[in-house]
Amino acid sequence: MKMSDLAKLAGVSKSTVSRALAGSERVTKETRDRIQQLAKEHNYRMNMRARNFRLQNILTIGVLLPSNGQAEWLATDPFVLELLGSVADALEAKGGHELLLAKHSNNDPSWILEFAETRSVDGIIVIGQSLYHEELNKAADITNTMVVWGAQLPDQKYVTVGTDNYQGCKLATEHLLAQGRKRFVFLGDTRFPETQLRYRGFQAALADAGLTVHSELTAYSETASDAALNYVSEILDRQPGFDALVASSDMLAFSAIKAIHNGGLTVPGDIAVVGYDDITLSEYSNPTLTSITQNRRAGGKALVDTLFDLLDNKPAQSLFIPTELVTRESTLGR
Amino acid sequence: MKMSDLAKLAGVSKSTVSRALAGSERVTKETRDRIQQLAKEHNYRMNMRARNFRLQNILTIGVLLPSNGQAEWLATDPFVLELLGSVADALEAKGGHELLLAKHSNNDPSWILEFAETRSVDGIIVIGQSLYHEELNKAADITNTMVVWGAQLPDQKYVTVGTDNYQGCKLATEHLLAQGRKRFVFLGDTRFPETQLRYRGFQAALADAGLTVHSELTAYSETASDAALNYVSEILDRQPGFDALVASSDMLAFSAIKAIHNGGLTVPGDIAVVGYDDITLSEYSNPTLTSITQNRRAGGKALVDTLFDLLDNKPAQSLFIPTELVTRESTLGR
DNA sequence: ACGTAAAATACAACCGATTGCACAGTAATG
DNA sequence: CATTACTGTGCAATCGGTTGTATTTTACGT
Repeated sequence: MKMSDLAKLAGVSKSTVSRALAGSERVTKETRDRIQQLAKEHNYRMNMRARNFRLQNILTIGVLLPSNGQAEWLATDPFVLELLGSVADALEAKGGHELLLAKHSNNDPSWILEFAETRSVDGIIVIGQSLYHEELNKAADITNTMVVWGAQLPDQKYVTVGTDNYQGCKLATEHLLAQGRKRFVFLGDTRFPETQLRYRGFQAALADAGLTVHSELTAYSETASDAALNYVSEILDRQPGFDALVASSDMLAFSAIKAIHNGGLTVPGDIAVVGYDDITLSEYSNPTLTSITQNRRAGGKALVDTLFDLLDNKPAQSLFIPTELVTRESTLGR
Repeated sequence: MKMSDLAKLAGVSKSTVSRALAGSERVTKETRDRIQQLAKEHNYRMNMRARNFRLQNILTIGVLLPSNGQAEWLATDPFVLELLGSVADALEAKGGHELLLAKHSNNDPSWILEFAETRSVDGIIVIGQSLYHEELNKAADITNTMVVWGAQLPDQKYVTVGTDNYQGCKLATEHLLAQGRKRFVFLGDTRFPETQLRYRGFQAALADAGLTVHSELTAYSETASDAALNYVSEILDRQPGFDALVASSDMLAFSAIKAIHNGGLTVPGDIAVVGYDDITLSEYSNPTLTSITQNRRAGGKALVDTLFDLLDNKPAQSLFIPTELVTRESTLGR
């Protein structure tokens, strides 16, 4: 059932039908009502793809989920997924745009460029800068309507939204210092820009307090994994005596806590732990996890708002989402 | 830069360009190569929307994330989100189709119908049956290319993929029985079809053992929440003495464990706990959580495979993804 | 050199809507 | 009653591709 069929039924031309359905004043109220009525009766639904094609509007936002530097990944990072949910919410609230979700399971970053080149979307939101700074810069040359969740880097050509990783982790570390902790370990993969900044904030807090890094661990992933668990177990054996662990994500923090328990130590009795992200579960885990909140609702909204500014040709700058330290059991007194 | 521009540049008609780019034999190899070369030089990218419009192909799958019966929800259920990631993976592996993600923050189920009516997608995957059985049946009248993750219901007109909730929860309960537990509590909202079946499996296992339900708790949500926590605290006060808790999801199980700890009891010493879903975190939480695996990778693949069967007009039946009991600390001996 | 078959390319309709402009019908005006 | 102004519809072009058919070009045999 297309517009011309409806026109035949109504005994008018399809231009009249088009105008009638659009509620144009150029067609008599009677004809208009009659046609609208007829459309309802025959359950006519306009072909929106034809309409959008004619009107040259896309009305679609591409959301990209880069892999976390892992080959053949399955999206499991709760923070990323919750942020995705929040972006979907914000987009829905904005209205009128659909969300095209794209992810890639292999580790070849060129798909970001390819996506930017070949897909017809009004704009792109990349959830997670990951290791793809270079590719993102190239993509920014092709499209200027792209917003990335991640860290602000000196030479970036794209717009980012994210928390102030440096200050956030500094805050988390200072919280542990205020508890009287002295021997610090950092857990995270500093190849990731966000983690790199968190590490710097960690170092800065220690430097301010006249302390140095006791040890650092690199888990080649930012999510929970046996690798992370093993790293922590190893450092417990090799270099015991640390009393504070700063993890670059909650999932890593959970892995660390498990390793610590496996080693027969307690959290926070022997070792206090802070995470980053404040995923939903951190409030319900045991021990509950002190963490730096990355407000997902605000984050999703900011990503979408910033993208829409770009779509409207308004100037848009990279920005920080406010962070907050949420204190829970894992860092309370011994 | 459109095809007719390229045709002008090449000094041929656009039909020739079209055929040349498609690699048709009807155009000389020389002309073909020349045009392809020219296209590359001028960085010509075909307008895929125009092409797909002409060819009448959609190449898009709609993925719906219904709210969990909660008003103004933010997608935070790790299992749902991980399943979404897995669907995205499976769809990408299949190739050729894009993923249109839709969710709705208010609790009005009619958007499912509206989506089915107005969006041009080849097929629909609904992640989570939730309370929308009626709406889904109506949607199934409109489109027969729809697959839903959830429970199999007697009068359903749509195809489902999911675990055998009855058997799964029966298995979990039997595991606790084998540990010698006697006084059982079930935690979950039995209005949800999946939870209802899990509850029945729970009851059946107890009946087989000659026991009855000690108490049941309804948290009006299937994810972690203060409500769930309070329910468990309440039952600990009002009706102490139970030694086993079966939760209809891992997130509820985590809430329960927190409440139990708050009440000064231990898991599994005083109360053993099993969950359902086996989300990633269950392996890294403390205590690690015994759970029924709902294999997300298999689930996403089955959803996509089943949908593609429907798209190919092959018969497709509702099916079960195999479950497995993963035993961890939370149910080991006292 | 010419006719003809085969090969290469061009023309034009089409997908399903929108919209500028032409045209017909009616009412108002002189 | 004829002319003008205005109102309501219809025609046809358009968005950017694809493809059946017509047309031109080439190659070849006589």
